[in-house]
Amino acid sequence: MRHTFQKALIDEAIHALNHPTADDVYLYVSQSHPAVSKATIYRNLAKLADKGIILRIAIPGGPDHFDYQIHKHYHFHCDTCHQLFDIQIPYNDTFNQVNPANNFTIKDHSLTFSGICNKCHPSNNKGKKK
Amino acid sequence: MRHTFQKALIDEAIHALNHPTADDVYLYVSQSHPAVSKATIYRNLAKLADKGIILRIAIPGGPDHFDYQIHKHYHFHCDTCHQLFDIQIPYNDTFNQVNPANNFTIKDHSLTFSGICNKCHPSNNKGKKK
DNA sequence: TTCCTTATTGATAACAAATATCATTAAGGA
DNA sequence: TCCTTAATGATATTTGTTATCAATAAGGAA
Repeated sequence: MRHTFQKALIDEAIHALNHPTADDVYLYVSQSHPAVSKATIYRNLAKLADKGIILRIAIPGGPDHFDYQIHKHYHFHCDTCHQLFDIQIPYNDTFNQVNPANNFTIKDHSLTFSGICNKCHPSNNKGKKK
Repeated sequence: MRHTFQKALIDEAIHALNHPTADDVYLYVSQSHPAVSKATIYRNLAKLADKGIILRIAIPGGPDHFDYQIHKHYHFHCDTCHQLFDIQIPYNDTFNQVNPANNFTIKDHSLTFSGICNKCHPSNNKGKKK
């Protein structure tokens, strides 16, 4: 894998942002370097994830997010702002050994929590509308 | 909600098929009634799911599946044939009360297992290639 | 340093899943 | 039977993502 200027920018973005989507990374990189193509963002994120350098987090019903934290952990997805946050509960390895009546070969599992995050919670709108 | 011919066909399809996607339903309905539009399939599945008559199952990195079984349960997603199967482990309601350091209001969670299903497993290709 | 191979890039097209639009059709109650 | 309006079919649009392809630039060899 060749080292390029664009890769460095993308790497910087993933570290600066909180579980960004490809579009989040694009917006971030665009601010300083508008010439970088969206295709380059998608391409590099995909390649980095394939090589295990970053983690691709597929969210049910939404765009994928990326994380420089590659150890497996769970996330909370805010239904309002669509941001992803780490959830501090231990990764359940025994899930991958679940073998019910059926003869499935379970290789992985995806567990994502959803709801309203701290910032988006109504009680946090300290007298805005009123 | 008005009763239509198309709705009946879609209902029939969801019961005949195993956790079908919208496209699966379309293919099934098309066989007997090719004039039914794909838009009608999507529209009715969405409406039925909104009303809680069927269950929409969002799979990370793939199209939504639908189920006439509306009680919450977990699924196994085959990486090869992309079919969905029920997993017979109890639904974990305590997950929805997880409240870590952060002040999230957790409303739901999504847990999906993935791997290779019975049919797609190599050991099941009984001397095909050889 | 210069050359050369080829991975990478930018622009764009293509794709897949799903929803939106809109004129036409048909439920089904009055 | 009429009439209102939800539902339909066809199509366009949107979103997220990957594929294509000519032009560019890494970075090792000479």
